[in-house]
Amino acid sequence: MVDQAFPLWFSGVMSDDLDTVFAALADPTRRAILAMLLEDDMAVTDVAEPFEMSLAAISKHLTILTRAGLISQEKRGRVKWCKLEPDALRAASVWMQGFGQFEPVNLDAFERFLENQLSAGDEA
Amino acid sequence: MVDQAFPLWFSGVMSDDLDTVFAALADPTRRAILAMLLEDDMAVTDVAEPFEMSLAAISKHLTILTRAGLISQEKRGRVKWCKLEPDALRAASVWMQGFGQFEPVNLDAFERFLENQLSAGDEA
DNA sequence: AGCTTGGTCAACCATTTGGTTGAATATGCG
DNA sequence: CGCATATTCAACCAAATGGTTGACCAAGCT
Repeated sequence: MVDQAFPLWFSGVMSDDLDTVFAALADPTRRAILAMLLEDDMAVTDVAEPFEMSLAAISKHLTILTRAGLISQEKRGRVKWCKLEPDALRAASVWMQGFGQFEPVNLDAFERFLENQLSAGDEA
Repeated sequence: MVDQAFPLWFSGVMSDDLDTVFAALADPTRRAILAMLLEDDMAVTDVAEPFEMSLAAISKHLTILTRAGLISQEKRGRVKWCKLEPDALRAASVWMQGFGQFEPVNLDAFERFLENQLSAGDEA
């Protein structure tokens, strides 16, 4: 799939893995699910509860997150537990570090970013 | 758009900005373009040259990257120059840091990641 | 002015995405 | 066994995505 005619860095940039990870992250529902799982592992039904959306829709989102490697699902009894799996996220994050020679992660910048998001939301 | 009934962190997670940034990153052509721009600013035609795809298609990809804030475009004379704009990327990267309590970015990990991508490509 | 080059616009097309509903498949409980 | 709970499957739908082509506009060259 990756042709030798391309320069080396293409192998990293073109990878399907990044496709699925970034595509998974591009949906706000899925990001919200990840954030929920950050606090604790959850059953599918509990994940679905805060959303105004069918259980089936959430189930689909969860398989997308699973295929991206962002979460794992383990069936125990009749409930399927969802668990955050930060490795894929870390891989994508690390890929991003290749750009812009980012200075080591700055938590202040994160807070400023969140504030911007917040005020941007107020304007609308 | 973001409802006050949601907990605070939703404002960050649900933001449209992240939607467009991650969606932009989910396409391998666009990631390749970013990687090219990492080396130098380029005119639209030159960006398009290595791809087996119409100029119009590349032009669309560039507007998507621009709307995501990942690049900027400035028209000088009759050529439009594309320039990497790492702030949006940084914002997304910083968002990711919220997950998994990532250890400070590890360049060795990046190299290992690239090697994995490489060998994965060979297998296929 | 007239040609060429750089880039976008508009219309179109196939495929994917994100959602729905209703039926189906476990698994546990009394 | 018979019922309720947890989750997925299948079919369907509207809208978005990623590409094409051909016409179009803008800027420089002779």
